[in-house]
Amino acid sequence: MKLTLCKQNVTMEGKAKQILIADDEPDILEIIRYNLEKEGYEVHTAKDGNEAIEKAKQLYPDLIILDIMMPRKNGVEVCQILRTQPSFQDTLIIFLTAMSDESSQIKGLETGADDYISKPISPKVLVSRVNALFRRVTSKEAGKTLQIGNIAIDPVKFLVSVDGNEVILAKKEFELIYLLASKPGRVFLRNEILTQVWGNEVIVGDRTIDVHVRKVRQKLGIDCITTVKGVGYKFEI
Amino acid sequence: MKLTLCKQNVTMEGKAKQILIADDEPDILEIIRYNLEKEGYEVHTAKDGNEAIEKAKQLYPDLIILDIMMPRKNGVEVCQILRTQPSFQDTLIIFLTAMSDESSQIKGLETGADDYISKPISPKVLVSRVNALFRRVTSKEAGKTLQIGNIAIDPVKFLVSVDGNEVILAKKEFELIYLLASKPGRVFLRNEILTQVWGNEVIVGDRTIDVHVRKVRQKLGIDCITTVKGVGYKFEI
DNA sequence: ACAGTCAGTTAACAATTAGATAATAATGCA
DNA sequence: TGCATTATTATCTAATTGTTAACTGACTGT
Repeated sequence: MKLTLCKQNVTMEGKAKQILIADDEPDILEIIRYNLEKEGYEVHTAKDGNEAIEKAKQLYPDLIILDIMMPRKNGVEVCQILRTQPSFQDTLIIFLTAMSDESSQIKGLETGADDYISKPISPKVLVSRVNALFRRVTSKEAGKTLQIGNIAIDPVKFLVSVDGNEVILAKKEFELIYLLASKPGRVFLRNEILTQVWGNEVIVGDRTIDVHVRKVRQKLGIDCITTVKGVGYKFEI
Repeated sequence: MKLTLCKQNVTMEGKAKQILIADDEPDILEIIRYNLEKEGYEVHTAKDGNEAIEKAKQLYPDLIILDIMMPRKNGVEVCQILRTQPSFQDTLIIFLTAMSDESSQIKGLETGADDYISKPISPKVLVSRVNALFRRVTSKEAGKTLQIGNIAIDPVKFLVSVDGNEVILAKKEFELIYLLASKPGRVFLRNEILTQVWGNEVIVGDRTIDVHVRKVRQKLGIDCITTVKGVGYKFEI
């Protein structure tokens, strides 16, 4: 069997960031899509609140742009629901709104949005805000060497070292350990690992993750990946 | 080849909310069902007051919509009866009524309903009210770490610690203690525990809960789960 | 005091889940 | 092109987890 569309979309390097846009107006959706794709982002869309939630859980995008006024759960609701789940605690969220009044803006940010764009949308503003948001996060998060205990993970040099000894990992192996180590202690569901490391179109068998975990454990020599049976894996020293 | 995309019906994660609707008019029942299912909720129905109570005790839904005028116990009665039980203290209840007069509304809210919708029903109003109600609750619930006395339960790290000492629990064990600890002091009926932790389709024997409770007690070392004979269990330090 | 109910205990078993390993496929590179 | 590396799958096995059954003791109400 063979349906490997094998497409890369890993968050770590300069690979295309995934953006999910939810709005009920197809025109707006298309304007945004066009402008963001032109910027090199990978864009997905949803036309209402529920679809947004569904797709978010499927894709684990880097950024979600939510229209406030939508059928089947409005933007604020979607944001609140997603934020209750650990997996979306750090996902960037931008609200899109026709109401430019102060009060709704405040409410939006209280709900846990990272930014706010009011309609009518200027493509320029949109793009620069999105870029700014990524810059803000990327600058402190990505590219930076993770140092947990005696393990250092350097995504720039693509290198992992344990007690100063460099270990060479294959790409998938590296991406796996990088993901887990990015939030030490936090359990990543198998599902989540799949979409983050393998991408959302790729379908791989059940044992694939295990094999990679095994290889990482083997190569690193130390036991830093803990299995949580029936749930997932976590990085822990 | 097998592609079991690990199903996660873990209570902590986003599971479809269960709604029970009770009305004697099949048409109304269907209109509501249609609109709420479209919203992504899981809908169950009852055609009179007694059936409503019966199903409520079976399902422990997140929200119950009660018509006021029903055969075999009207909505207000059903609400009152349910509210006397701890298990339904926090269940959301909405009344449905043809009488739009003030007095009956006040009586309804006094009985402990959370909201009120008057017939004829506008699907839009219905849906937005329901969403609003859930928004109110969901936002404060969140998958956050529970801290009760010297016990910490962290669903993100899937970890329970007693006096700082980490204890490793299996999935079901964790879900059990998480449920009980989510409302310390409140008694959970065996039935309730079953539907919340095991799901409402699953049928397991009588002793299953006991065994899990025992294991949790054993692993935690301290006695924080109190048995209420003939009723259920509660978390208590 | 006695049946009856109910939960605690334990061990056995069944089912699920991940680890190990080897084989095969895909990919990248010289 | 051919070789080496990496990724995925297929099996088999080991371990853990979940469930059941059978027995025991405690409490309840008559």
